[in-house]
Amino acid sequence: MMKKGSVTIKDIALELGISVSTVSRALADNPLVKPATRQAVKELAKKYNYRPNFTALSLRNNRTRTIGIIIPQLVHEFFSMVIRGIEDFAYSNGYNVIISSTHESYEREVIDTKALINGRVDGLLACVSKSTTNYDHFKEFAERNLPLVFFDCICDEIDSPKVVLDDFEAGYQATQHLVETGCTQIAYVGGPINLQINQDRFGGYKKALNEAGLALNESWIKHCETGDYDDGSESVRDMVAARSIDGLFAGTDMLAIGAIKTMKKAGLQIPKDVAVVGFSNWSIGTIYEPSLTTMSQPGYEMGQKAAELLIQQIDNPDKKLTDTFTLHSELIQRESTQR
Amino acid sequence: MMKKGSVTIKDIALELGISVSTVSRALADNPLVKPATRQAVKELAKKYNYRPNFTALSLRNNRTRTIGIIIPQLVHEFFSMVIRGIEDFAYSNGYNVIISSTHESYEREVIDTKALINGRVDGLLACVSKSTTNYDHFKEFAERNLPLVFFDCICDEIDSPKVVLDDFEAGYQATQHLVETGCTQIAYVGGPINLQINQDRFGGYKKALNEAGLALNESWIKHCETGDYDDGSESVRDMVAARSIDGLFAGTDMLAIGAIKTMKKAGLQIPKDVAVVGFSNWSIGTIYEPSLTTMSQPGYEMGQKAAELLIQQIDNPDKKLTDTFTLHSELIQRESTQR
DNA sequence: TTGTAAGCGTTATCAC
DNA sequence: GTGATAACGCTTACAA
Repeated sequence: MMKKGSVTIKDIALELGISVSTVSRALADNPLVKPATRQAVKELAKKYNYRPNFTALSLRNNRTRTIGIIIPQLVHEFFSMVIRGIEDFAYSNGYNVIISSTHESYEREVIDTKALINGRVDGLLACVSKSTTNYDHFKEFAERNLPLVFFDCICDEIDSPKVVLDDFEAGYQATQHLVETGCTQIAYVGGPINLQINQDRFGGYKKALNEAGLALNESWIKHCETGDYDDGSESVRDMVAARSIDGLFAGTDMLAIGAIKTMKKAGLQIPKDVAVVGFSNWSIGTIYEPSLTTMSQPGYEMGQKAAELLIQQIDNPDKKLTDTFTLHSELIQRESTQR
Repeated sequence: MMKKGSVTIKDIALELGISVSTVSRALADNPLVKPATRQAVKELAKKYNYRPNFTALSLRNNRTRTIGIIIPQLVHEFFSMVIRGIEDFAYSNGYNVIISSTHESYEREVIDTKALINGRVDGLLACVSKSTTNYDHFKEFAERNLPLVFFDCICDEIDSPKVVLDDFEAGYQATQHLVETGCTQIAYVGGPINLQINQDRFGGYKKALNEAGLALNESWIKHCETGDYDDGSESVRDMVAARSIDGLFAGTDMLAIGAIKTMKKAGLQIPKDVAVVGFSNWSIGTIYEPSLTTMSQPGYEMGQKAAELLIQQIDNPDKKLTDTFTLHSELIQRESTQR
């Protein structure tokens, strides 16, 4: 009885001896349809577990009610919160979500973006990867008048809404906290400096040092390639050997923990000898010993806001948005700066 | 010139004064098309950055070349490796991937599964959530002859291929390692016991104790709700207070680390007083002090295999597969059992 | 109250 | 070589 694939309105129409349009109308609760007909249709639809074909609907309506997410990593507490924020907002507005993880690869980002350019999604939320320097794929997206919103790692060359964290302010706060803790020789270890977010965190660091009248020492500044644990433990080797620093602002929690490990191994005590502030508030920071002072990153809010801006644009294509929304970070004090 | 949305073959046909069929053929490199025509079409297509409409193609071909993934969590090193394995296999076979993260919620799993039942994907890879006990949504999927493959947390009630880890063997190995280390009072702390994987790990534990002639002590056995850090630190409180155990097999690395934290706080030394084996080989296990002995989980291979089985079924719907593929875990020795 | 037909973008099957 | 035309599943004027 039931076809191999799934049931269509045609099947229902056929079985009931009526036309597909009537079936369609009945299912849409169109009041024109005779109650008896409607009921018959609905019963059969239920019996066969009818579900409207997604692809046909998309083609018909010229919209997929799906938004795409281009994101560099999945196993990442911040990004994961962003995704949850996006999903929650999207679902409650009737949108689905396709996630493409680029694994920080430019090539993958290009492939994934182009795969979404052909009517698969109604709009795109993107966080550019560490290795991206050419933005043509995003430009092509935007040129088709497909709504596009950047979050966190943005692309300045494109005129679309952006949601960012005030990384400058956060870097400033983190460093100032070290100053207040009594540090005078404060090092900086951060992620790839080609990324705006890292330039900003570093900028905040410099401003705080400057304001405190502390000198900037080039040998205490490391821009790492990845922001990972290994980079962190490597980055501070020289400073540790020289016993030269008493404070460290790390651009990620993993850098911070890598650095702490190296320092502990060298016999330094944290926070007594060196106070450390990380960035992102990863859960490992509460587990590690000492627990890690860090800057919060409101990922959920960022995701929600980005989704909101995107869906606004999808629903209202003429009113072009180009604003940048800025979220703020907060200091979370734990043992690594508790003197 | 260019339409607001994106360019279609109709636009190209119109501009060139030829028919859509010719354009379609030219783009498909059909040898019947006159070279000059083909070139003209291709040039215009390139100029306008033509991309075939995904939705139209899907409807036409009755296939989306997309596979869905239902997975309980994203921020999870094992699942993340599974996803990478799936993605790599899928991409290299011309498939795209839609990921739905259920956040271990049954409701979300039902919604997400049903959202993929309507022709959106050609098949589904699923790992059932901790809270799922009713499998009707998956059954509905299977009843439509949509290919379905389970991985890791499987559903036995459905007759479809499955890819699993030999959790029993792994639990056995982990416990046996503790025995070999010299432990005689070995506790078990694991995740939700309604999940088959946890029953198996626990089963392996019991077998190893049994073989070693060690007694099973009920007060040393804890089935936690989540498998998280907090559960871990809570679970061992009594045993620690009683100073009763000298070995611990934890069903997840986070449980292990939570437990270690509690024990360290109570003045116990790891591994001297209590040796600990975790499960899953999360990266935190290399960073934590002491570094954690654990069981590997070949997530990438699992993802690849699951994707392979699924795509095999999609490409060959008649040959129904129902086998279960079993992967194996390996012991990774680190400090937490080094005596 | 219901049916017919057009159309969303594409390709395959016929004609010519 | 190329052009109509039908079809994928659905909705919606328009007709009846």
